[in-house]
Amino acid sequence: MPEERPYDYRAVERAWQERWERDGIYVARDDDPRPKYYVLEMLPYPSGDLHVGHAKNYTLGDAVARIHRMRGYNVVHPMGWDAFGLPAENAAIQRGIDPETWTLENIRNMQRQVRLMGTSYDWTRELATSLPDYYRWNQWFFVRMFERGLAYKREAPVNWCPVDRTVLANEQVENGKCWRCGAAVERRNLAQWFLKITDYVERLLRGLDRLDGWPERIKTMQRNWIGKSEGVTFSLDVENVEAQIEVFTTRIDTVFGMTFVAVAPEHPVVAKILERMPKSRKRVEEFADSLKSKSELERTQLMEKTGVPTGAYAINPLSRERVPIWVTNYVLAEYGTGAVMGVPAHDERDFDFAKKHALPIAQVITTPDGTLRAPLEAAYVENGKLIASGEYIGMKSANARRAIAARLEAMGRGKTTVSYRIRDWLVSRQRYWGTPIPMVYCEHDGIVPVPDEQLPVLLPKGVKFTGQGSPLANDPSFSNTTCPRCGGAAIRDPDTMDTFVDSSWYFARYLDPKNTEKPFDHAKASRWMPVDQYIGGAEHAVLHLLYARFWTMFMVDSGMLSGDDEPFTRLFNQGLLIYNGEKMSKSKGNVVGIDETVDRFGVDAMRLFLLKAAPPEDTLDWTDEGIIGRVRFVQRVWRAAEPLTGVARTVPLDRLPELRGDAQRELVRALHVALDSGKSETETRRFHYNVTTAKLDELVNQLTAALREPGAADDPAVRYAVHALPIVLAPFAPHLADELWSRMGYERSVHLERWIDPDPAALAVGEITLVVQVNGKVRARIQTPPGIAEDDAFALAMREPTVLAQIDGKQVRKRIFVADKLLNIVAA
RNA sequence: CGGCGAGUGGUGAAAUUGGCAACCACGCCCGCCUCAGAAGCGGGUGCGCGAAAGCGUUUGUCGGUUCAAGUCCGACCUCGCCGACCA
Repeated sequence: MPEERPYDYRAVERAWQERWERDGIYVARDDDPRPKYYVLEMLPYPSGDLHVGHAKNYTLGDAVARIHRMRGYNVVHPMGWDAFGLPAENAAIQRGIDPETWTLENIRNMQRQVRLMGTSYDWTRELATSLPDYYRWNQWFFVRMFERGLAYKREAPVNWCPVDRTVLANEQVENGKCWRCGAAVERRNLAQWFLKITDYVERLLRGLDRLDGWPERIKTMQRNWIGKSEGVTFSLDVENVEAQIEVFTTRIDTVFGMTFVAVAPEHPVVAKILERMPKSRKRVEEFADSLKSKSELERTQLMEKTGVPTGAYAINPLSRERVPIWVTNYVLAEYGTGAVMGVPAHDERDFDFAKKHALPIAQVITTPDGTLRAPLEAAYVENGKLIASGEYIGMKSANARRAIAARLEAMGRGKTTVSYRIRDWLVSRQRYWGTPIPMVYCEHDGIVPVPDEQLPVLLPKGVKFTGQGSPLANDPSFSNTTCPRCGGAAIRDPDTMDTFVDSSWYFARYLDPKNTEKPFDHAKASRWMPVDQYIGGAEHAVLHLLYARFWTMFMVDSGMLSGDDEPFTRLFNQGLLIYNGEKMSKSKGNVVGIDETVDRFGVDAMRLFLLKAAPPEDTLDWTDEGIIGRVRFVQRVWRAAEPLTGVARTVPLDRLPELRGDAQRELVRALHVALDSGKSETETRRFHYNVTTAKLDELVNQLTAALREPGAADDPAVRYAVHALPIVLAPFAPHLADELWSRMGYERSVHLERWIDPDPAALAVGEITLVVQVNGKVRARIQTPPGIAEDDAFALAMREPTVLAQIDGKQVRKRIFVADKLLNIVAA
């Protein structure tokens, strides 16, 4: 028995991390002729400490990066920090810590922890978005967008979060609540900066059709968010009032069923009506005021549909009927035209509203068979056949839509239009810890961008955080400046940019992170872009992933970048990591830290567990028991392979070894099965390394069994398997792999070796198990060499007692033979 | 309310095109080794009947297609995620 030398993961793992860093083996070169592969995990916010939930994400990305490197790609795998944001500023308000200090300390700690996980990042490309080196280019981009009319300032009703004390983009309001703190969002009219993402809607939609490597779910969410709908906009005259109301509808075929018109309280026509209808003024204004005091959440989610009549009537241009105009709470001023035709019979909302206010319900669509007739129990919203619709009676909905649209157009009253739900991206934030908006306001010249040579506009240091008002607006040394155009007194924009600006182009900055002349060099970025594999959670489906697509289109349009205007060719959504039934997070207090986990079990064991426990897209339950199995695996590999490291190299890897018997064949086969699994899980982009690690278990089980045989150390198959073991382990247990490899006498890291291509000869099996079924049920298994003929198989099957017992007294009606798999005998 | 996804042993899970359900691991049981075992090695483990051979049965429920269904089709149930007054 050889002396027990347990594997000291603590010492080994640390030593290899230091050596990889010293040798720079993960540094990607721009001039490397091999095909490029850009793999990226969404950049983290430096919140303080990493936990094993982060490790799940980075371990997968790292395995993908490592296996691609070994399969002959020039891999770039960078890491950085999404360093601006509210938590830093809240720490400043609550604990008096400077946001920059807080952030940089967190980054330092997390850098250490990311290295501790043995990840193969190219640290020469590291960036932090809160550094002036980075955010000056946010400002530069902003000015470029301003020049092209894509950044503009306007007063508009915006979402205001009273807790975070800032405005929010529409994308950052979830169910009427702030995406970050959950507070009910309020409506305010404020002058704010917007980026004109709506100019790109059609491209953002069309681009999705090409993104075959994206989950369908994410694409659907983006399509729904963009919310394209095609319909008709037409105008109605208002009786006795010098005004028209424009309404947008996707169901112009139901226009004869209009029994009222509903408008938002903010709609301009309301004021005009009230001039002529003074009796309604009190009622309408009280109603509007009652809505104003409500948050957006209450107004849209919790309140039932209600409204008041304005006293005015609109004329249906087709039926010439007069219908009352109501001010309601359920029509949104910001969508469509802020007014809708009320068709209770064929729209659920209108139906509810009509029921509540006793408005007539006029059915104009029936089922294709014509059986559906009033009174309706509920709105009939399907397409169907028109009734009670003048000359259009009997038409199908789709045809009627075309005919009525054409008629309205001929009357000069309407046209087909396309409406989108997406709004321009509101980027101003009334907070300190972000990129200052590089604009100044001059009495003489108005809004003036800061010239490029004066960028960056630096965040002032030593600012006081009171939690009241914008820190930049309160700081005269920041606010007061001179106009770049006339030299007169001017004030700076007091706001900072949404931090989603930072993450909208960082993937391009990684490709030229030290550039001081421009955001990045055209050739360098174009060489590596787009990202081949992007990895991250699904929570950014309509935030970061939409903004980054928009930004990339802008970069391509402005000539900064060549090639695809989609930044991420493939997107992989990692599943959550759950602990004690909840998502692991600091705020929930259910965090399993990286430091303690690595210390207790070792990095390789942790990585192997995170990969093995479930497919990467699945939710993973963290348990301490599961990882014990991987600790055992690491030790088992060590005990099996380490004693043979001195002799393993005597059997080369560039061809199969001589195989003396079935046991040898099975061992070599297990190795090639594992190689094959790693290859195919990577090529199919399933990344189900949980399967590949199971094959590694089988390989090591085979090896352990082989080593029990006398003379195993001299067996070429055993030596070959041990020699190849570090290669197949490398992407998953990189430290263990390199330690074994170096003990075999190699100077160069195993991570610079080529993955061995699985050999069909090694994968072939000596004997197959032919399943014999009678009437679809397994009755026997026959061991036979592959390629057995049907008749021979049948003859063998008819010698099996268990088969004969089933056929006894019956006639064989049919035989189904699947070569090398199965013989099904149908008997009756 | 709508969209999408998922339901397989005690647990995490596996299963090219429909072709042996449950690889691998955790847990549990038995044995070996041991002063000792939260170490290591070996064996067993879906459920039911049986000493065994074997027989029956099993992928949320019900039905269908097929020689053959976890996989395809239809209806339903449950859970999860996401979106929800968008005209």
